[in-house]
Amino acid sequence: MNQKPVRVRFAPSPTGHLHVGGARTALFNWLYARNRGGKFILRIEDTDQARSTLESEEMVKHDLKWLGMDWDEGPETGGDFGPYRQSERMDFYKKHAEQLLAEGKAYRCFCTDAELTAKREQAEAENRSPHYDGTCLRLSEAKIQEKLAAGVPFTIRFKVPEKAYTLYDVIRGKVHWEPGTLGDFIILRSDKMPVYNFCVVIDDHLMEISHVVRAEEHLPNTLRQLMLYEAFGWKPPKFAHASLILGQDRSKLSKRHGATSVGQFKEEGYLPEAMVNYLALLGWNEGKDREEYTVPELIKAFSLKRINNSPSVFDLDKLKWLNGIHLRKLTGEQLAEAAEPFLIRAFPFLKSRVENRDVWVLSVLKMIQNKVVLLSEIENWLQFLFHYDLKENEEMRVFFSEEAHLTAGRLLAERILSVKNLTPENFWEAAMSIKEDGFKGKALFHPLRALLSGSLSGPELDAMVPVLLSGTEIPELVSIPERCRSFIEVFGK
RNA sequence: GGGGCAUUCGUCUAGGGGUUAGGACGCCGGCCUCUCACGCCGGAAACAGGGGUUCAAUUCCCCUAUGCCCUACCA
Repeated sequence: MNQKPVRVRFAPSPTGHLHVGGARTALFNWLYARNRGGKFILRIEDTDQARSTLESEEMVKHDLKWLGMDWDEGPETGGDFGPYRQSERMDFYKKHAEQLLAEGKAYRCFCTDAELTAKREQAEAENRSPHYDGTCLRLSEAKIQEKLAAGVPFTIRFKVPEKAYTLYDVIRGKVHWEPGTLGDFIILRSDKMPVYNFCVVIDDHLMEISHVVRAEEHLPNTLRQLMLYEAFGWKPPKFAHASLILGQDRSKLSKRHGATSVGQFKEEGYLPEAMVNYLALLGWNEGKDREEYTVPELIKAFSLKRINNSPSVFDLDKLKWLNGIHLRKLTGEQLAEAAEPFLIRAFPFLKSRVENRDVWVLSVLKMIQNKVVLLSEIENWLQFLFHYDLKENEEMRVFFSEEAHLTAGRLLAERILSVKNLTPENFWEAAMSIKEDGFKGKALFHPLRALLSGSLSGPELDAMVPVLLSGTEIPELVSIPERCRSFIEVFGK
């Protein structure tokens, strides 16, 4: 069988940031294109002039790139089927609307907004379907010419055929509609701007889109589109409707559910590879007990048929878990790159060291790599390196109020201070010497940890000591001797 | 109101006429351990309800319930 080349598209309306729902739709399309060696096309659906902005388009593109998706055709990128912004394709829509008008498959409607609203409300009050009543379909040619001459604004309505339609959706199987489920709908607004359900058909056909992969909210719209394809005598693409992403309350995910834009997740320190992994798993699975995927692994494993058809709740806990998984897999260099903006924001004085991938910075990151879940947590984990204030520290006050802890702390501070040039070797020698005073195990290590970091929890001492000792050329770093002196000052006698 | 889609642990899901209904997140317990994590081991936890069909339904069909989406001169 001669397979048509796979051409899929992501068609966002540029009215804000890229939403996780949109990101997942884009991802499914992109993964499919890459899996099948097809083309991924970015098309901007900006026919809603009131809400669309170029800034939004840029944000969407930026977020797509951050997630690692690239497109083969699109605005700026170009391609053989452009332009790729609907606002630049008006001639196509106008021409095709006129064609339908000429063929008697559409008609002018002179009804005003107010009239339509009144009709709809009355229909609803009488428990009838609020479909357009066809008033203007019955207008005589003379009447039409009269209104045209008088300059009465009009829309163009599609005359819906009285027949049943069946869609064979790749994901949901057979979807059937009986005649009469739809009223004549508008394809061209009175300001001559086309409407979504119309442009999407024209564009998908002209751009030779092979598969329309989108969210379930468009499933009912597909009926209109099927009618339009038929009216033009075009073969429709294959459709695949993935179900919606829901919030914790099981309604469609939106801003009121908290962070929902891709940009917010980036800000909070999520990794793009974790986002992609999580999003792919939300509504798709390979049919294996497997959760962890890299992007190439996803491309290899992906198929439309294994997208499932029931809605899924966005689970932040699982996303976080995956973020930790991907974070721990990073090499030192990769971790430094991902952490860079977070590190610089928290500790501006480290800027050049971070940018130059300084060995000390790398060792600091290595020290906390398996403790961090979100990059934004790095700040808290490293705070202790540059701050050491026992006076204000309730936790330390309580800890050292215990006699044994206090004694150990004092001894440790004194022994460590007595060493001239501290190295990891003589540091440990000095610290361990208090074993002779009867301290060992927890009784030794807890006071030591408290003395060194000013906290009862943190990185392993084995990792912390070399970091504290090797960073001495950084003025902001509180050195071990300074820590010991402060300790004696506060808890000394 | 009409139409469409959906319903397996709290959540993401596997499975699909005969299974101890599997995995993952989260939760609980344990191990490791100087702490917190990581890692490892173990535990509690699900087929919405009712009718059919069948020797046998969680799985197929119908109904009900529930949820979501669409029903715009939004996309």
